[in-house]
Amino acid sequence: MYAPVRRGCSKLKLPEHVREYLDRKGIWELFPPQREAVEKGLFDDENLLIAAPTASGKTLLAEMRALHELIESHGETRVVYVVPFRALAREKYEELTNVIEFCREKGLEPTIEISTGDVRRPIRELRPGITVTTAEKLDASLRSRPSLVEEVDLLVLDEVHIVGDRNRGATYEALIALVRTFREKVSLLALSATVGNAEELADWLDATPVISDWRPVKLEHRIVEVPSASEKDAKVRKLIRKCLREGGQALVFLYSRRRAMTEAKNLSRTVSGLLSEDEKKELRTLAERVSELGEGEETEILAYAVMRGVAFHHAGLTAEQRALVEDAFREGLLKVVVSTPTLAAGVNLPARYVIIKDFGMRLGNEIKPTKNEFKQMAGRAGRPGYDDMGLVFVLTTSNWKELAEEYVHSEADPVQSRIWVSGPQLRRFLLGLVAAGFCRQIADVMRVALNTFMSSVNIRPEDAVLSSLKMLVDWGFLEELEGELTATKVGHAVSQSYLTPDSAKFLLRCMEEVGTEENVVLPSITLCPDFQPAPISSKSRELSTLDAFMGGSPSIEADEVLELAVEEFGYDDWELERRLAWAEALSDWVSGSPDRSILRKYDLYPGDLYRAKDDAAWIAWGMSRLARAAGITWRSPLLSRRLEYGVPKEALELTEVEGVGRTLAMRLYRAGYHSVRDLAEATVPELTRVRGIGEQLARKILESARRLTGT
DNA sequence: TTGAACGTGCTGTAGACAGCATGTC
DNA sequence: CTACAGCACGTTCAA
Repeated sequence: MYAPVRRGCSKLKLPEHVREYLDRKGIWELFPPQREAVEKGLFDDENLLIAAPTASGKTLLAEMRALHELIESHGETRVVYVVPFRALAREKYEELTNVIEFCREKGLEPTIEISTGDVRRPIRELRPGITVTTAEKLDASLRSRPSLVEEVDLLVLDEVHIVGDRNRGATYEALIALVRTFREKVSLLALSATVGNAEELADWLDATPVISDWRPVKLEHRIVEVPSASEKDAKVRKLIRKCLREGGQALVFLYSRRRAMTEAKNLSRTVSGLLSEDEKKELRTLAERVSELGEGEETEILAYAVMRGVAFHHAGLTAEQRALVEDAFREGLLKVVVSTPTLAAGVNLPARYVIIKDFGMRLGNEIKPTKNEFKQMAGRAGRPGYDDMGLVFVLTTSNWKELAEEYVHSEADPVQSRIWVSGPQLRRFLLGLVAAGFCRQIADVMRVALNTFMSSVNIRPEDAVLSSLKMLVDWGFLEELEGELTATKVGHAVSQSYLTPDSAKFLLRCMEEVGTEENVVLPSITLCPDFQPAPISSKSRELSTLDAFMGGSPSIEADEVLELAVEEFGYDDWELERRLAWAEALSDWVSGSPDRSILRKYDLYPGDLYRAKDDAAWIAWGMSRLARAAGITWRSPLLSRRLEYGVPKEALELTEVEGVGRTLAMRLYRAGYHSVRDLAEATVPELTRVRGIGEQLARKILESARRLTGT
C-alpha cells in the first residue's frame, strides 16, 4: 500500500476556505497526485492537465479549484464543467452542489445548473457559479447564443482523453478550440485518464501536466490461460466463488449483450448458494422493482438473476434499469454484474474482482478490447476503503496470451486527434462557426483550426478545412464571396438543428424530391446517418422489409427515399433492411402500439427502442425546421412530439396531463376521452373504469386536467 | 430406444451525444 | 473484411 500523505493539507499551502471545505468533508490528507496539482499551481490560475487513474481524486481537484475561484471572485466566477456522458453530468452535479452550498454559507450567491440534451432549453446564459454540461450541448447552445463563449471563466474538461474517441472526439476537440480562440482569458482544468501522450495533450492546452499512475487501491493483473474458450465458464465460476467468500464483488466484462444475459443467468446459480437469508430477502424486493421497470423476456431474466445476486448490464436496458443495477451493486446488494463495455467508462462503479472474459474479440476491424478500453475495464478493480487490492483476471486462450501480457505491461495508447478525418462532424463544426458568426473569413476559420490538437495528423488541416467549406458551399449551406463567408437561410437552420450537414442535405433532397408526408419522413429519418440504428430484426414477417419496400407494397414514396439513400451513402442491403425495419417500428410507435408488442415484433431491447425514438424525434424536429427554411410545406405536423410520446395525433393532447403517458393516453382515447377538456369534465368513478387507473391516479389526472383547462 | 458426447458449419459480434414547445400552402 | 464464440444441428456410440 502507498503511505498516506500525513496531514498533507497543513503542510501544503492551501487557501483557508479550501482547507475549511476539506475539513467539512472529513478529508485530512490529499492523495499524491492531488498534492502535486496543488504544488503546480492549482490555486494560482494555472492551466492544469491532470492525467491519473480513476478514483485518484480528480473530481476533488475540480471542486477545490472551482471553490477557490468562486470565493476569490466573491461568487462571480462562471465555471463550465464539461463531461462526455449525461449520467456523468448528474453524478458531477451532485458532487459540485457541495461547493455551491459552501459558498452560499459564506454569504455568496453562486448557483449550480445542469444542462444536457434531456433538459429542454438551451443554455441561455452562464450564471455565476457552475454549469455542468456535455460538449455537444454547449456546442449546440453556442450556435444560438455565441456570446456565451465570453462568459466562460473556468473551463473544466472532464475525461479529455475522449478527444481521441472515434465517434465523439471531434466535437470535444472542436469545442475546446472554439472556446480557446474566442475567449483567450479562459482558464483550463483538464482531467484525463492515463494516456500515452499526456505531455502532448498538456502542450496543446498550454497547461502544466500533472501525470501520475497512483491509485488508492493497488491493482494486480493475472492472466489466466485456458486450453479452449469453453473452459472459461468453469474458470469464471471458480473465481466468483473465491471472490464472494472473500467478501468481495465482481464485474465480468464480455462483448455481446446476449451472452451478458446468459452468463448472468448461469452465474446466478453459483451465487445464490452463497447468499445470506437477509440478502435474499432484500434481493427479492429488488427483483420486483426490476420487473416493474420493463417488459419482455430480458426483464424476466434480469429479475431472475437479480433475485440471486447477479445482474447484467448493457445499453439495451432502460436508463432506469441500468441505474437500478448500478445502485444495487454500489450498495453491495448485488454481488456480480456481467457487463458489455457500457460499464467500462462513465459512472463510478468499482469492484474487488474484474474478470475480463472476452479478450481477443473482433468487432469490425478492431481487436477488442482496445488497449485503452482494457485499461478502463481493469481500472474498475478495487473499491477504495473496502478492498486492499483490486484483482484483474484476464481469461485468454493461448493464441491471445502474448497480447494480454502486452496490454498489462505497456502504457496506455496515445490520444489521437480525430477532427480532421471525421467528415460530417468537421462539417457541422465549420458550418456552426460561420452560421453563429464566429468566423466571417476563411482566415478566421483557419485561426480556429490552428487551435486544435494536431498531433498525429497525416492530412493538412488547411486542405480539410477548404474542402469541407467547399462542400458546404456546394450543398447550399454557405455562400462565399472573395473569401467572405456567410450562411444561407437553410444553412442557419442546419446549424441550429445540430444535424450534420450530411444528413441535412439528404433530408432536404427527400423532402424536395419525394415529399413530407409521414410515410416519407419516417424512412428519411431512419436512413439518414444521424440516426444510428441499434440491432433490430424483421424475421417475424413473411417478407423482409426490404422486399416489402422494394416490391412497392407500402409506398412508392418510401422506395424513392431508399434510392436516394443508396445514392448518397451507398448502404448495402443489410444496412437498408435494418434502417427500414426501424422506420416501420417507429411507425408502430407513433400509432400507439403497446411497447410490449413493438418489442416482441422487432425483437428489440427496450433501451434501444426508447433511444431510437428520441433520436428520431430530434431529427424530425430538425427536418421540419429545414422545411420551413427551404420553403417546403411540412405535412407531418407534430411528428416530433408524437415520436417523443409515441401516440397518434388525436391522442397527443392527452399526454399533456400529468400522470398520462402513451399507454394511458391510448386507453383514455379509446374510452372516449378525446381532449383534456373531456378529462377535466370527467369524474373519479368514471375514470377508474379505464384499465390501469385507480382512485388515486384518477384524482391526479382530474386535478391536472382541470388546471390545464383553467376550470 | 434414449440420450450423452463429440463434431461440423453457420451466424452474430458495444456504445450513446445533439433540436425545443413552432410553424403553413 | 477480419476471426472468434456460441449455438443448432448431425453423427456416433454406450447403456
